[in-house]
Amino acid sequence: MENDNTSSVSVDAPPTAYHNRLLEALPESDYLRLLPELEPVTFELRQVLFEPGADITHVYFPSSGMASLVNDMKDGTVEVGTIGNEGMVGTPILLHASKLPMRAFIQLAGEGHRIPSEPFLRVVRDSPAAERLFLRYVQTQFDHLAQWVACNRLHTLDARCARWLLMSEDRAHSSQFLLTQEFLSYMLGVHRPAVSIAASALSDAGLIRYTRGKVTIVDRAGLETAACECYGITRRATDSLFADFTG
Amino acid sequence: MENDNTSSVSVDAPPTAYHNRLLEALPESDYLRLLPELEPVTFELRQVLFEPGADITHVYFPSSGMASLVNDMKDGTVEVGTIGNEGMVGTPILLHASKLPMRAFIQLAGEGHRIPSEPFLRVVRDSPAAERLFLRYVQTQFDHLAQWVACNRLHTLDARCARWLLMSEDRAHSSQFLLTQEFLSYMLGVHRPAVSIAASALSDAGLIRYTRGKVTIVDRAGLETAACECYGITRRATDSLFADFTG
DNA sequence: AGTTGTGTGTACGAAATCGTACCGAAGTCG
DNA sequence: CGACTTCGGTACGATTTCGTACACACAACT
Repeated sequence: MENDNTSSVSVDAPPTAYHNRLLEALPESDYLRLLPELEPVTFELRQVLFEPGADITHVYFPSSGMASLVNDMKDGTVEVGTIGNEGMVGTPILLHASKLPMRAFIQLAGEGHRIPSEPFLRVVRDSPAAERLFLRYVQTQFDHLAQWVACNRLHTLDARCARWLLMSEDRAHSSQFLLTQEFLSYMLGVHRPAVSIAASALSDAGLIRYTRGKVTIVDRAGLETAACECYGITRRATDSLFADFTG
Repeated sequence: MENDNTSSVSVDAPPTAYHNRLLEALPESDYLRLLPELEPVTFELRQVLFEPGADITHVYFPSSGMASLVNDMKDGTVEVGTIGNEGMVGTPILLHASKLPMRAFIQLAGEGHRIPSEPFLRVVRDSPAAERLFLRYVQTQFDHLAQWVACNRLHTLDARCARWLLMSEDRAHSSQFLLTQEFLSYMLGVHRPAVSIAASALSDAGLIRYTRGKVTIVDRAGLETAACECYGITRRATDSLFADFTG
């Protein structure tokens, strides 16, 4: 498990110049205040940002890659949130909670920035515009979560699997990314063989290719058709968040 | 079968003097500012507070009874949140969103208060203590939602059914309340006959009685054992929220 | 008393997923 | 090169839930 097998499997290098959309949407004055505190970080595959119940010492703003929030329970682990360059890790501090109740870790390697919680909160509390932006983001996360609740109840594994791959593609900024089926099975809250079958179906349909931890999206439009409505709903919600904060 | 009912369809009248715990936890000065704006309301069974996408003109604080937030999707309806006297309906306005993306309606009749959004927000924005309380409540709701996501994926219908009945009992302040199995099936996101089977199992085990829309919790401890861990987790989270705001 | 509507129990084949086991293919390392 | 590890495909009986249909119980109303 400690073996870093990423070295020899070639994948398109993540494009360099991606920005975090939340930071981008900030008023320039607020961004300038945060700038000196922002520390560049790289996100390694499977790196843990927070254990469940950990103090939120920093908040993280990915520019590329993807973090997952997962709920560890007695009978399994289920993903409850994904964060890419459209979001941040550590939202509870915006709501005056100092701890993250879930595990946060990196699903797709990438890079970004982090900032200690105190200076971050200082800027947020001083700037109504910044606070507004971040709280609206929290509401978006809330809506996504509500979507997941229904999705996990109503939709088939195939559809949820397609949805997850689409979300990953968006955040990877690439049609090719690294992801073992075993990990995917944790995220979807099902057993590994079930993912294998679902992935085979998508592969047979010519929508993806899947080889030893390397996923390639072949037919994105087809995959969107195979996915449940939840993908479109959450995607549009995120886009409209940023539309509201442009200009 | 068992015709030992105490009377006909009469259910214990909801006790009168229950308060909303959020309002109770407010600093007195804030409560006094809200007081003149608080309008007493009664919640009728199945009354709709908000349609999906509706403007949040008022926020609601139940003193008794229970409201549900549900997500209507193409292939069914699933409950994504429950609000009793420990909470409020209309949290998105705290996060600068003016609309509620879900349907909110009354599951258990009761009463409470409402207040127009503007004066409510004015008090919240003026009082850091009030804002802190309400935002912490939003975080609690967020955590509950994350729990539901995993619960819907991992736990059996029997366990989820038991959990739901326990949550309802808490909010009904009574071991007896009105609830048809058909409604319960919507809430749990399953078909009605499945609820019938699950309810029979709980009934056969001597944990509840269920007659024509009238549920009676017979063995609360046993029901807690039958329920998944999610009940205890969310229950404790709510209690600790209020523990933090006492004194 | 009969009718109607609502709420509930039950049945049963179909589908999805579980739980587990085993095998093969690809890459890693000694 | 050969042993080992990781990853993925497949199989199959067990279990859960679906989807649908039907019958019964109770209450309200004619």
